[in-house]
Amino acid sequence: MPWRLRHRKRLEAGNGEEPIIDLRVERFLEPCLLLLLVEKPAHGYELIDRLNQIWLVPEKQDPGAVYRNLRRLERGGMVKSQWDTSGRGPAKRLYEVTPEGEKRLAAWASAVDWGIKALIKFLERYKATCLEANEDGKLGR
Amino acid sequence: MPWRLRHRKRLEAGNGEEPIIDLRVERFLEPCLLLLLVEKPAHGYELIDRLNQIWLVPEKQDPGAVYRNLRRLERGGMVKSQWDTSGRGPAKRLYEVTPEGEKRLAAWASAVDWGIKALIKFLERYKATCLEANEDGKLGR
DNA sequence: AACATATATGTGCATTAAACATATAGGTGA
DNA sequence: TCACCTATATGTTTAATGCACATATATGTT
Repeated sequence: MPWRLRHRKRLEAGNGEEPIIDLRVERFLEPCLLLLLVEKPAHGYELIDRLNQIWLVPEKQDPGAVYRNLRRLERGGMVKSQWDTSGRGPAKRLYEVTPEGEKRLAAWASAVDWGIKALIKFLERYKATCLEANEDGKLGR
Repeated sequence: MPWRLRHRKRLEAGNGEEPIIDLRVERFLEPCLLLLLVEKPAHGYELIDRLNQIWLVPEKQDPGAVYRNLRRLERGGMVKSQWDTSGRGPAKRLYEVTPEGEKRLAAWASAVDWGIKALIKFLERYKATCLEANEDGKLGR
């Protein structure tokens, strides 16, 4: 499936194969983490698992990116954390969203709303130009 | 309007103001140029103007990005150009899309199609969690 | 006691895209 | 000739990211 919300790989192909086109929304990991944390406070490792619920196509998550984002969000006051030594295994940072973070997620949501409209506009314009003759706009996978 | 399909500015705010959140689709300039060129062959300077038809919010375009993208697309065989010395003013490179380029645009279109679905999924999930009580999901601008 | 494994949190490095500034050059009109 | 518009580029810097690697603790196994 030629689709991801992030991931940089192979935009400028090179191998024999077709270059894969992925629509990458930059920084999209941030709102995803905020949304997951609003739904339920959690620690990084758990979020890495739950992220696959949000991407359409589950794939291996990058722990580095997740932790980096969580720390940055905390620096910005969007989430706060406390060490959780209960349970088994090493201590974990339990994150929860602050009121600031909820506002930021709301801002993301409205940005996504706009984005959907713009992408639809692009797509309609594409269909109008390139799929006129065809039997009403089917796009490959 | 807190919205753009590209542009990096001020993600990590800093001033007194709210950090602006823009949903940035990476490389989106590429499919926009392809679409505009499919609609009508043109040269760079003209495309810079016509780009504002595609973004929801017109704004100053970056000539550097446009020309670089056109050259890259040409290197990749997606468009081809010829010098046009007719008309007045300095010579211009007139670009048109190749069959390869049309395929690439089609691939972009289906990526955009997927992207819309994924963004909608995100938004629905957000609404479900954060706008339950409210009078049915209004999002600020 | 040694070792493997699962959980959990990070750092460092190379690549890439984008924003912004600057350069080059011909054409037009005062 | 000088200013200005058109037109096409290049250079510089920063931010985001993918990937590989480093660290630490608890648990289970031999």
